[in-house]
Amino acid sequence: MAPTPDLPVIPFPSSVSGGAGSTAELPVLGGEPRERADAARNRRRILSATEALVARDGAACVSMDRIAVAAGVGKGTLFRRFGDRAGLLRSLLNDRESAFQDELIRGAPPLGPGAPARERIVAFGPAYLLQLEDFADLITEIERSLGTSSQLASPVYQLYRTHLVVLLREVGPSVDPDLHADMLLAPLAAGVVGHQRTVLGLPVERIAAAWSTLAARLVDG
Amino acid sequence: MAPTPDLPVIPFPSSVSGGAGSTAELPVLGGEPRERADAARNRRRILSATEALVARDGAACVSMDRIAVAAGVGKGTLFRRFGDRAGLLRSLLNDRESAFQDELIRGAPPLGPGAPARERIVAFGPAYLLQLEDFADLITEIERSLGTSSQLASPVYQLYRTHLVVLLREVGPSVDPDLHADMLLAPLAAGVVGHQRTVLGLPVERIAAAWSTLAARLVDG
DNA sequence: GCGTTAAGTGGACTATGGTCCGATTCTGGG
DNA sequence: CCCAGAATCGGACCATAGTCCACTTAACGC
Repeated sequence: MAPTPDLPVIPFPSSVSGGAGSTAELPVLGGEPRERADAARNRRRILSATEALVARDGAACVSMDRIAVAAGVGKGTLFRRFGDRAGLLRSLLNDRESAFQDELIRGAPPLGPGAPARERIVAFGPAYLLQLEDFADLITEIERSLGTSSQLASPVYQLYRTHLVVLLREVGPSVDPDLHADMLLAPLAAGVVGHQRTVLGLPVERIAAAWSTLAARLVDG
Repeated sequence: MAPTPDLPVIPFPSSVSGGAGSTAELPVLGGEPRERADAARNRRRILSATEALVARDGAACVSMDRIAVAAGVGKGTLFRRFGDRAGLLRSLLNDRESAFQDELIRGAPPLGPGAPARERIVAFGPAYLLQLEDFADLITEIERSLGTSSQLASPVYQLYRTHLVVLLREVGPSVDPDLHADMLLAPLAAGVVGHQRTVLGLPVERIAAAWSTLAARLVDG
């Protein structure tokens, strides 16, 4: 980590794609080089092995070596495909994540467009927390293995951040969208929420309520 | 991390104690077993080696092995003394940290007692950020190597948290002190602030102002 | 079919934090 | 001064994430 980080290149968009055994995975688009058959096969193997191990032992206990062995591939293949541990784990919840992001952008009010910015902001936290609940284990582990700085730079974080920045801009000049977006997002980190739920024993509804209060008061000035 | 964490026992309170060459380190108190001479000598060696390496290469690049070699002790000694990497790094800023904590508890208003709770809360963020600035590198690294969950459980975090919880209780029933304390603390994490400063290029004054706005609006409800 | 080529592969290798335990050294008492 | 016991030491050892590159193999034009 001392020398240049140099994010590894991920040649294919590791889509998780349910598992319905259709042989034709992707329609051939434009100039994109097709994924080789053995690569696709290995990707499927890796994903299902990872899924099984995570389900059995919990995300925190699953090492890359164990996944490689279980999937019957070399360790190098894991990293070539998914970049790093966080990437591999994330590909397990791509579907769910995209669905939530769609809700934000195209869904019904108060989360989606149609509601005033204030309402959309206030609704964001609870919705995010709800989504977090199902995959808390996995998301906590992803955040842990990424570390704060890479986490904040990740496309996923940026998407949520941009969403809030845009909405905050609409509520007027009394907020600092760039900073307040981060400040509203920070307490939603899986590690923080996990601590509140597990150690302090607080129910997710109460966390959601407290977050909404904070957000509402910020935007109501 | 999978099996029981089992925090290692740290037999002596690794006090950093400036370096004024007084031979009598600690007055012999009560029934406490005295620290052995070789142990004290090694502790001093380790701390100054760590300090030098951190100053030269930055906290992120300093590995435990390198410190052990530079200090002329075995790696085991490092861990016995300081528990883990985070503990060793933290002992480098014990003095500064205690000074700030004193300010909170016994200092002048608006940070210390004497000012109304609202003012003390609003003043907390900017003061913390100021303190963070001097040791951003070190604190970022401590947080990174601890991981969110251990970070939230650490005595240092708990102290700040309790401080805010107490003050939030005073502002009335419209806040949820246990949760809002965490929510105000989360955006002050060194990783978050570092990202805002480095990547987004925002000045610390603006971050402080945004935090104070958020806090003020929360308590003014 | 067949050769060319680039994508893909796997496992040895490195760096790192952290653990363990036999060997060593300090300390207090005789 | 010397001894016994306990605190301390140190470096071999482990698991882990991530890198590297010589070798393999699928794809595609002929």
